[in-house]
Amino acid sequence: MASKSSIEKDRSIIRELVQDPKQTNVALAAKVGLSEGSVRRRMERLVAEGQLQFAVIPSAAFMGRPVHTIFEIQSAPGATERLIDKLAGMPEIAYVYHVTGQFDIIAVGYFASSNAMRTFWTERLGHLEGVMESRSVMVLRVAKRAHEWARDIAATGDEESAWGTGPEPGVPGTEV
Amino acid sequence: MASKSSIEKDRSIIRELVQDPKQTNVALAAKVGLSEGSVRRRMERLVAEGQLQFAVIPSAAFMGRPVHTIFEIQSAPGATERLIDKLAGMPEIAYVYHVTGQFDIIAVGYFASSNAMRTFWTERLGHLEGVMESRSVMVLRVAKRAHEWARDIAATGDEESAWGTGPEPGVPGTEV
DNA sequence: AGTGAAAGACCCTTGGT
DNA sequence: ACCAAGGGTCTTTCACT
Repeated sequence: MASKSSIEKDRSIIRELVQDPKQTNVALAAKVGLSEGSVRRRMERLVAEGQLQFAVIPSAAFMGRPVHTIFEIQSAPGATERLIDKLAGMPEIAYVYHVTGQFDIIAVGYFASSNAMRTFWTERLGHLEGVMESRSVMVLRVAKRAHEWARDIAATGDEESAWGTGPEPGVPGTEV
Repeated sequence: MASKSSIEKDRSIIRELVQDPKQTNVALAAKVGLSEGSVRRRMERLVAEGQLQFAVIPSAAFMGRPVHTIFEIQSAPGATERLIDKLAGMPEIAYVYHVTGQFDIIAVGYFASSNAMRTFWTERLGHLEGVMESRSVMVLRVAKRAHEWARDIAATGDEESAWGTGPEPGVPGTEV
């Protein structure tokens, strides 16, 4: 195989790291075929650029917030950005998406109890400036999360043809 | 202050780790007031139990998947579980939520192009057994993510009162 | 059970060349 | 890229509560 491009080196570092975030730089360097110093400098750059983040994911239930809810929100025209930033600043809210469609915002929250969720929804979310309508749905189960998905990327990442790097990818042949 | 309960020791370890996932065990031990050995034993247990996960979060765009879409899916009665598991097995899909309400499933996906998204939606998702109706919304911006939210937990975690009145969950169960 | 403490081997990180 | 020094990890062991 021809030597990897710089971005492909970065990506293989990320792919290996996703498989085992706690592995040492030397182990990583051996796997991707670079020196330890190169790997370290690339990692530092990727983290600085925000392409890569190290994180610890706690169980929300273990941290005392077992109630998991998704809110769909219609915002008043012109109020969406400020509303999104307000939601993002709330410690009950884990995700805030700005989306197209009937609703403008989808937000995901964790609460200590269903009563705490109700209080948040009726007394805090409902009173935020710019909220026109909101719906809540309870999350019953989470079957997959982003950091688990990252391992899929690692597994399928080398077969670029399956995904297409370009604008016109072929039909993905992945089967369950 | 009285000595912490065992679960509070676990939680303070998690809170510190969330602030800096790459800190050393000795630094962590100093912060939470335990020995290095204790901290490591607790961390190993928490990871084994699934209460804590170390992860690397790559930028989806950097990995070649800049198109971010949320699907809402109505499933045929009795087909939901199998459908969720199928979706969770697909490498395009990062999140799968089983939820209450009009739609049964909310899934989040990343794609190499809007055309790849269209192909997935019309040719793969639409043909899955049990899918009755589906909507897609494009994600324009993500203002907050779960691992960023985890830092809120760390900041507010000690003041339980700030979170309201819910019954303090004793044993958080084994599910992740 | 769980913790603190200590010693030693090993390896990694770090900073300098 | 190489190297050396300092430091962290991990294991084992033991006494303590």
